[in-house]
Amino acid sequence: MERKTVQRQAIFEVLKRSARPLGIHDILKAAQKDCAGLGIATVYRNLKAMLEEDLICAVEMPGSAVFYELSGSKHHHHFSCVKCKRLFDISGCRFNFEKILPDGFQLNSHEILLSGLCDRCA
Amino acid sequence: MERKTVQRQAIFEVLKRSARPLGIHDILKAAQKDCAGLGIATVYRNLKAMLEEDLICAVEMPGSAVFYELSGSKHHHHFSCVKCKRLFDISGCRFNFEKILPDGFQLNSHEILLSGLCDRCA
DNA sequence: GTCGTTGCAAAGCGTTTGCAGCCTA
DNA sequence: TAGGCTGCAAACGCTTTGCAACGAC
Repeated sequence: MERKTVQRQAIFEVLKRSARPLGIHDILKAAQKDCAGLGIATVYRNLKAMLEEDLICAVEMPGSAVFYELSGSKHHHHFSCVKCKRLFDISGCRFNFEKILPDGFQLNSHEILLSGLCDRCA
Repeated sequence: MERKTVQRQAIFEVLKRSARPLGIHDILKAAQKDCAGLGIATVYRNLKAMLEEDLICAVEMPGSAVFYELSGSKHHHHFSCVKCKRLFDISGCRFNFEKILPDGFQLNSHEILLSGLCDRCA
């Protein structure tokens, strides 16, 4: 993406303002407030471009849609509320996963997906 | 599912014989050896039914298809090879995730997704 | 014989793509 | 003004569903 467009800025601002990772439809709806007529295809295209530029990252929870959040914050994991379906960032990760790997396996990355009830739903 | 059909048995046997979780197309191809003419819709219907009966469980890796494996084996996690795309079971999990949870959050379950290179690809 | 299950084809749904027109630089 | 970006609609791929025929019990 080479040009700065109102659509691209609106989408980026939505993610920047959010404390939590957001799904595509949340992003579309929120960005349309700043940019009426914004189409879903444009959201997909811009998210894909931002992913490739490492401006954002995608979080996938089993059985649910993909969520997006700004990258740049330090290493963290995610918690999915089974009731309200929202996703939360969880910081802190001092686990040594190497020790459970079979011989010969090489670990590049890991993701911890926690689920249960958030403070509001518990 | 009330009746024992050759299709259902073929699908179950494929999962039973496999050391690793399998994707839909792996399952279809393997089960067709025992059951020619088996259709993909039947595989989907049977996997769904087996999931509801807790005979099998589904494993979802970010950015890839859903994998299936027999349930019943003890608690374990998964490793995805970025090169050959196969999924491996990893046993052992002595981590205390409660300690990184924010106040008021209730943990029901967790999943650890590891990725990197398997022994054959490393 | 009953009716649960199957295979096919069509439908459904989320995501991607082709294209003409728009708008940034 | 050039050509990257957008919005629309069509295409796409994966999964689900409707239905007539099949076959387990």
